Amino acid sequence: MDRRGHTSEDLTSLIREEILKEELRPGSKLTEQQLSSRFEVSRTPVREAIGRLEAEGLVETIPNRGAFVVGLSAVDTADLFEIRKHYEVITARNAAERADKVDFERLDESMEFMRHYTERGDLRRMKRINRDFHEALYAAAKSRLLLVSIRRVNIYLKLSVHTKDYRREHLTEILSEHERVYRAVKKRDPEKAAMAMYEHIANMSRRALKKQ
Amino acid sequence: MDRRGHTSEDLTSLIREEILKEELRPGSKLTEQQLSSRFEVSRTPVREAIGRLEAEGLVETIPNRGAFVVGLSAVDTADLFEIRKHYEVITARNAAERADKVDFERLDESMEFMRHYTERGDLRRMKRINRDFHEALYAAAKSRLLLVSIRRVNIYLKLSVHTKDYRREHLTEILSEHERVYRAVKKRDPEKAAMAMYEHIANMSRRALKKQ
DNA sequence: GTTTCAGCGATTGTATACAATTGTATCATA
DNA sequence: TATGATACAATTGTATACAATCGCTGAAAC
Repeated sequence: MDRRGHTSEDLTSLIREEILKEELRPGSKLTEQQLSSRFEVSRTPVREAIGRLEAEGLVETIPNRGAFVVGLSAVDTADLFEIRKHYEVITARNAAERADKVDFERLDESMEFMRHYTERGDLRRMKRINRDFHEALYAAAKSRLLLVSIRRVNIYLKLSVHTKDYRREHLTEILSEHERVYRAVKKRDPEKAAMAMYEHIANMSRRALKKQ
Repeated sequence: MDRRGHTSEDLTSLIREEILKEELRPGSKLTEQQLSSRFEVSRTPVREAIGRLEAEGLVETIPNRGAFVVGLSAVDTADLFEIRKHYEVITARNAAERADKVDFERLDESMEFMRHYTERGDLRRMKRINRDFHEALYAAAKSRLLLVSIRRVNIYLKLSVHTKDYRREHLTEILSEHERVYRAVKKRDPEKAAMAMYEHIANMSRRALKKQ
């Protein structure tokens, strides 16, 4: 294999993915030696990977006992949705205040693609563009710490809930909600942007929960 | 010295504190060997500490180059206040929904002390009781993930900004705000609790900024 | 039969040794 | 003198060795 100094980083991604896919079940123990022999590396990068995952909140370590895959209760998941909602709202508000030329270009582009894919009913690409749009907002908000937190929450949600939040019949609805956020940011109206985002996220939750 | 297995954890706190107090300036490089000799430990726990701080967003590492202090900008601090406000609001809402008998007893006790110290004008003890009250709310909210985040934010704020947020002339005001939150939680009125907390935090900011 | 505690195995935590990478300084050459 | 290549020093990344800790087992005492 061709590992050039990135072992630790790669390992983090690998283990994270296994946790997200529930191949490593919540509650199960992460033994350093097991992982190191499985991935054919020493314990050192394994420890670093586990450390990162712990900071991300995907695993929990008990001193001198080991690391355990963290499981989320229903309450935890509900909290996460709530937390993310507020993160997104703050982000939208800050984006409206702080977006610069580059951010606007990125947002413009995202919206262009989104309109296009909505028209074509391309669900898969819409999902990706949706992420791009929100990422563009995060960037525009220029809140470094918020970014770290929101990324973590998104990881948690990806881990805990398997939503079919995108349905074809909702595409135009979603588009128009995004448009509203977009226009508010563009007009540099922080409160309007915050409000629009609040409603968008609330609607997303409603749509996700509609029929499971 | 008496270091029993907690070296890495302690190191993280020590370095974090130095960064937040700007004893380690933003942009400066964190050399592993320097830190390890300064704290008289090996490079291993130093690396783990740096890894954690990187995950927190306080340092940034460039592969094969090293770790650099990022620190908190003015914008970061403003964001932290905003983030904390929302954390406290969510906490209050959840506390109103989820508090059990033990939580109520703890809240009752906090409020009792608070009334007492307000009457006596004991600033120092009020500050401590204030923390207790909020901690009791965190516990009542039963949001594990929120707790982790809010603790971190509080540490950041405590170490990075030096506010004189408590003045004697504000004590009764603060007390009555707390009473409102308390009563809403006690009545299990989540929205009222959230609202009361929102105003309380907003007022705290206003008071803190009043005359610096 | 139950309880307690000592010893052992397994695992984590830390230190050190080694490999790989990067940046710099030196020297040769155009 | 400027430029580029190469050797070297410094530093990070990884592996391994050693120490400390925890939980379990099993035997002895009651």
